Amino acid sequence: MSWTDERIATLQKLWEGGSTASQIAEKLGGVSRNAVIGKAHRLGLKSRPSPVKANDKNAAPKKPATKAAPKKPAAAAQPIRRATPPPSPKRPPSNAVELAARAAGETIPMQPIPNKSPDMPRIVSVGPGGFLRQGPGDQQPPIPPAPPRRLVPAKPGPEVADKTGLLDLSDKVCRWPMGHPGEPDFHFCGTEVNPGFPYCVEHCGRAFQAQLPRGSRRPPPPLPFGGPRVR
DNA sequence: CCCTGATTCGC
DNA sequence: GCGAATCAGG
Repeated sequence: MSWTDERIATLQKLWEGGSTASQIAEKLGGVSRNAVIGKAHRLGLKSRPSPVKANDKNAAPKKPATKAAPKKPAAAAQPIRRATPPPSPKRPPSNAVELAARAAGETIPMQPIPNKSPDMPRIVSVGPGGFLRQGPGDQQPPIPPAPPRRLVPAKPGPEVADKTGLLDLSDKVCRWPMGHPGEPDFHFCGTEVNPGFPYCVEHCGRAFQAQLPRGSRRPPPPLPFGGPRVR
């Protein structure tokens, strides 16, 4: 069997999908497990959680002198014909951290998406509740990879113990956010609601504006992205 | 023993 | 480029 484009594509998909080399070889048929691994290496898509390479914390092997010297009967007396000395970090960067986290079932708390270019000032306005409004140039943020993770409800910290949290919201309390989502003391107003509105009287004043009669309306504000936050 | 991926090296 | 042989860890 030869490596047609189709078979290579299948190999890549299965390999990156987490299938073992044996499974891939069986699915492809006509090739051995070693063939799959060898091809995967040649394609450059190696580096997956390997039982061999798993630990790196041990820098003191028991037998440092005679270590990785694969004995080949025909090449026993042959000198090593290595073009480059041993220190060859040809292993590409791996997603070992993420894989390890996934394998351990670790729960990683959600974090607000950081600004990817902090050195370059960007025009950003902040809406009520603290979310960042997007500018025209921000329409295509790199989609954060969402690895499958087990999500566990976060424990509210003591600083929000007596405040109105997300689960405390109802039709009767003001849903006006206080602080920024993701901050430890983020909560909601919680005051008795202005009947018919989702906010209390005070925050209704911030959320809604009276409709002015025609002709006396103000010209629309020229602020491009919503303007500064008003609190 | 089984499994895994990594690596080497003759072909 | 291919893959069997081999290594090394789980």
